[in-house]
Amino acid sequence: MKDIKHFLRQNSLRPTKQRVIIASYLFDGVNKHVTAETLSNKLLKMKAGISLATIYNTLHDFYEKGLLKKLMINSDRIYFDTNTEHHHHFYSKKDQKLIDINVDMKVSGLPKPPKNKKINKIEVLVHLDN
Amino acid sequence: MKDIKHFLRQNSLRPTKQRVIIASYLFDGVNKHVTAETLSNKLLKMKAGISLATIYNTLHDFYEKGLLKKLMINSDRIYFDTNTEHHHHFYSKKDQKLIDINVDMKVSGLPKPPKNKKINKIEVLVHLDN
DNA sequence: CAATACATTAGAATCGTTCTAAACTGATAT
DNA sequence: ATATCAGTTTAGAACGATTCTAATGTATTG
Ligand SMILES: [Mn+2]
Ligand SMILES: [Mn+2]
Ligand SMILES: [Zn+2]
Ligand SMILES: [Zn+2]
Repeated sequence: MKDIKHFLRQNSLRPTKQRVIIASYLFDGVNKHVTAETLSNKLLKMKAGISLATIYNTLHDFYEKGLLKKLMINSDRIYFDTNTEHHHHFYSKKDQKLIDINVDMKVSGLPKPPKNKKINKIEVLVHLDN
Repeated sequence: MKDIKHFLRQNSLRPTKQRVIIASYLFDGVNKHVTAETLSNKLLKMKAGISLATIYNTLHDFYEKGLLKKLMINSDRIYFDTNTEHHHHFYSKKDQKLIDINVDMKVSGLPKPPKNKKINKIEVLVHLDN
């Protein structure tokens, strides 16, 4: 509890009740992929009713501070990833679930980017069938 | 015109006026990435006012027949790709533009998929900076 | 304990997409 | 051809994820 408040302060975020609850869930040491909806459901199960507006605000605040990564994989929801290292994913459309690929992968045969463009990052998404 | 009607019939699609217009634009030999909105704008410029509902219906009908690929890259719009071969993309968030990568690329070091799951396809997305 | 800047919230607004239901049209049979 | 009917188009409503608004609440600092 003390460490989470300290952690939030270190990231220029006021340790409000809601932020402490959300941060202690998200940053408990186990990497997670959440959407606003899955996070809201999880918080409800923990008897912590936090408004959707606050959930969206908090996810974006954490993202702006670099504590979360945003994943645009799906056209109808934004995933937030507590693993901020560069990594890749398995994705099961059926389960709407992401699984980290933490091993080093190499992409070979990449062509040059178009004129005046620089490569920012390479993302590999491995779609699963079932 | 005759070939497009024939092409639509071959794909069990009635060659209506709107479908002929949309198909002759999409399948003119030059691969394209369109959204409902960019397609609508293009059709307006061609003096072909087709309702958004029909544009959505038609894109999905073509998709169901395997004439288009759906790309879920961005959380706020669905891209349809006239290149139905397996391939990868450069993506410029700034321009909201996709560019095909048609050369053979290889991904090495891929771990095994989770138990009971099979790999469907591997998608490489190369994000561009500017 | 003020004072104040920042945060939370319910509900409205937004926007891409999907749905509805009525009008229309291409294909087929007579 | 004309009638028939299933399939298609359309305007507008509905939907759902996300963002905005503006009123209320709270953490921080003096
Ligand atoms: Mn989706
Ligand atoms: Mn987007
Ligand atoms: Zn991840
Ligand atoms: Zn493509």
